[in-house]
Order: sequence, then C-alpha cells, then structure tokens
Amino acid sequence: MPRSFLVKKYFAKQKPNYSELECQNEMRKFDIVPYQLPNCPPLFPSGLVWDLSVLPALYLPTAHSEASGTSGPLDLSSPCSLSSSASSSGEEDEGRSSDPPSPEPVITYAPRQRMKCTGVMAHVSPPEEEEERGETPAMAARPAFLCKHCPKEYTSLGALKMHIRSHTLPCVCTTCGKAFSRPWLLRGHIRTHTGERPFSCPHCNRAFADRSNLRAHLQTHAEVKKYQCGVCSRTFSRMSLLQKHSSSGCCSTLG
DNA sequence: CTGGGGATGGGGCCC
DNA sequence: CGGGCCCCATCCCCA
Repeated sequence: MPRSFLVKKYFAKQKPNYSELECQNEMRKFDIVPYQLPNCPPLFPSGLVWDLSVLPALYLPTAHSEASGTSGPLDLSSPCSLSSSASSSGEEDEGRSSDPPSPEPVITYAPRQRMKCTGVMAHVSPPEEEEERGETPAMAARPAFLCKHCPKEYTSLGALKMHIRSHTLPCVCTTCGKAFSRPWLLRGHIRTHTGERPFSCPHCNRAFADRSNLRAHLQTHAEVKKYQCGVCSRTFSRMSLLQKHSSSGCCSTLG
C-alpha cells in the first residue's frame, strides 16, 4: 500500500537537525500550520494547504496483495542482506542531518498524486486520445514502464526498478529472515534486534530507533500540535488521532 | 477509548 | 543511473 501521498518542498539542500528541532519554538520557526479536517471551518486559513478530500482514496484496498520473487527482465533480486553486526556500518548516516535548518524555512504541503494498483493494466494511449483528455501529445509520448508484478506504471526505468524492489524484497535480515525492499529499511529493522536507538529527544532524552518516530514523539512536546480540529481547536500529534476525533462526532455535532 | 511508541513502507530528491 | 537519505504515512500494539 503506498503510504506517501504528500510532497514536501523545503530547503532542498538543508537537512533538519533533529537535535535542535524543538517542537514548540522550532515548529513555529518552520511555519508549520496545524492541519484541519475538511469539514471543519478553518482556523488558519492562510497556511492551510493540506487537503483531506483525497483521504477516502487512501483506504482503498490495493490490488497487489502478494508479491512474487520470480526472475525476469527486471529481476532485481540481488541480495543485500546485512548482518546484525554490520548494522553499525550504516549508522554513520544518522549523523548527516546535522546541518542546521535555514533561517526561515517554510514547509509546504500539497496533495501527492496517489498511485495505486487499479487492477487494470496501464497502457499508452494514442495521441489523439490524450488530446481529447486535455493532454499534449508530448505527454502521451512518455514511455511507460510497467511493473510485471502489479499494474503500476512509471515514466522512468529507475522508478520502476525502485518499485520492483518492493516486490522482490532483496534485503534480508540474517537474524530473523525478514525481507525488505531497501537496505536502509533493513538497517532500521536490525535496530529492533540490537536495541540501538540513535535518535534522542532533546526534551526528555528518550531515544528512538527511527527518526520518524522521534519526529512523531516531538509532537507530544509541542504546545500546538500539528493536526488541529477546526471546530474545537484541539490539536493532535497525529493525523490518525485527529481523524478519530472527527469521526467521534466533534465536528459533526458542532459543525 | 485515547494517546503514544514501534515498526515498516513508498516516492522524491540529492549525490 | 543507483544508492542513500529525506519526509510522510499507516498499522499494530500497549499503557
């Protein structure tokens, strides 16, 4: 199931320093505007760029429920297993995000074009057909790289190869045998075996094995959390919590 | 039930 | 072009 549907565009070469990313002050510095559900009146109309209208599609079941590792023209099953002892070799990368954020970075969010298996094999339409749909012939001429395992279509071979890895899962944990699509996913998994937690919260010193989990944790320290109900102004650290809050009746009863 | 943590996945971007 | 890292997301589980 594709899980990324948001495009981030911020300080391309500047990587955030999570040790300095203090929730309350830093979040304001990053100009993060609380997210609101669509049926709630906006409290922060100037900064809202998230759109939950795409959400129903997010929960559609995907068609590629099983992935086979059969060989083929694009079989990328070259193993990249890492042993637990080798996990430390990948940890130096965690220190690469020590660059301070630019003075006034702005994080903008926009709905990411969601790709999902439709169950119908993609194809390249004739130019006239594309024009009828408002597309230029140049757009129609884009090559289509089709995944042999699922109906996904990509405009570049590299993107397709990357996707195929999610089917072939070439990175195998030597400890438990679990397979992953990318080496860094395997490294993160190996931390679950080693107990290594290289990401620490600057507020409570709680350590995390994953940077994303630290980021989510930082939200719990924030006065104003990232996701806000437009009706009761209550803020939540996670979108799922806001969604639960909304579905529980806050917005429907008050709005 | 709610909130938070752990684990994991995928596309985009940079080198 | 590929590797690595980024961000964001979700699911599951637990307190």
